Amino acid sequence: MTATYREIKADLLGQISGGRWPPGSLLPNENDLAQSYGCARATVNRAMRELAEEGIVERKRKAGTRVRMSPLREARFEIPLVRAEIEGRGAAYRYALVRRSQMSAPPWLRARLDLPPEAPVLHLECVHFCDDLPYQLEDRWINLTALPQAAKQCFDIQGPNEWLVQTVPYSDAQISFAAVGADPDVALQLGCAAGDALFQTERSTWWQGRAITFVRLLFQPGYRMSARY
Amino acid sequence: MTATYREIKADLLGQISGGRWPPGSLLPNENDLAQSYGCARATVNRAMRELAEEGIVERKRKAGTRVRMSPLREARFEIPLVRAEIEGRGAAYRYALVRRSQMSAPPWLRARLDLPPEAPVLHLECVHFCDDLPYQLEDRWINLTALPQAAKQCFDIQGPNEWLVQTVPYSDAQISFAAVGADPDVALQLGCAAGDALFQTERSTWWQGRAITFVRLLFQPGYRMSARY
DNA sequence: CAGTGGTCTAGACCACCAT
DNA sequence: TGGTGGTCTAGACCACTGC
Repeated sequence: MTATYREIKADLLGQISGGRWPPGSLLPNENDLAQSYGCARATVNRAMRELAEEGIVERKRKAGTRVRMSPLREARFEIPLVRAEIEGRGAAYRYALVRRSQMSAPPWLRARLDLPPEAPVLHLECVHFCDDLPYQLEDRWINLTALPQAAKQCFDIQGPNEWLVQTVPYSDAQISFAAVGADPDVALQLGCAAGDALFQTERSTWWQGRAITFVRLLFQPGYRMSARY
Repeated sequence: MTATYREIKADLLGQISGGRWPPGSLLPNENDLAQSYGCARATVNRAMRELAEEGIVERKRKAGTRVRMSPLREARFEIPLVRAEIEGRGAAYRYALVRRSQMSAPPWLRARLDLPPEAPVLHLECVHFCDDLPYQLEDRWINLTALPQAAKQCFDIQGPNEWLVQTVPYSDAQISFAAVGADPDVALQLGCAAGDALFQTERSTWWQGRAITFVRLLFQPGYRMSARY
């Protein structure tokens, strides 16, 4: 007869999706639910807190717990390392550095990363191969003021992505996805036709309030990113 | 000196990103941490559980809590209703139904949704406008065996998305993003050039183990989807 | 087997905020 | 201002799993 928080959560979710509490309606309070499930209030609290984190219900002190009107649901995507993504499929991974240069940050990058004028940055262009076919282009910019060690790194063998992960393990990031047409230079490097639709992700990374790096990734035509939610 | 779980979580995260516990290393166990923070074990447990949910650490019974080697991090994207997305920007939203037909599910759809042969489906093609410019094309397929009510719905005024949200509020879904080139028909409807790179999302939705609907959304050129993580 | 995290309890105090 | 959720406690038992 002991109800676990998982059981309570599943039961509540079943009753919500079954229509017992329609969107916008009020659920009983924690004390009443605890009594009817025959458990402690903390157990009900955990079940309802998780439903709230998942966007199913909305909780307010004094106002109680309501089923959300518009299902503000979110999808979660894993952001894998390219190497892991490719090797995880049983394919061979290869990495190549195409160009490397050090310069002052161009204006568009200064705006993105909130850098001062003349900020020194390292620019890297890399290709990641899957079974010897170009899979992903990496256009990487590293803020040398925040990460001066990067200037000494050669990046011939290890890609900047993996190096950064080791060096600055846990940081904040902003990411965006878009579709772009392949320009002739990109098409040549990816082995596709100019104008092909490519999946692009851009990511800015910050650590302790300072911009670390910006990267633009272009995937081979046909790439998909998927998730359950 | 009462430490809250938020403070403990922030402190642990700070020490991890500061390098005190490098990737792969073992954190103290819950009892020791509780003692050093001067709080109950449940408080430490919640802090570390949330760090685990966020992909920062990895926990195993008996083995303890370790900082993750590869930062298996995930991005969260909100999946808004088109109407909310457009009106949220202060633009005018308009919806139009372009085509509506009832038929047996074509083979590719049967495969996607695991439908039996001859399964009746409703096919809807819609356009969502933002300030009278085409913003999103919706190519919607509804399984009439699971949702016979849909056959009686006219969908002239209310789009299928909003109707479905009201009718089947909480369901499982699989979603994927890709970049595709606009074919001539799509280009005409979106008011762009044929071949333009378009952001596409596809979603299959299930409820209680049965396929409900499949939808393919095409966005106007230049659309971006973004998130923090 | 023994150590670790996973969960539950019964009670308490508090912050918030709709009425 | 009273009802609601948010959090913490001290203790307990259990499940898993590396040794």
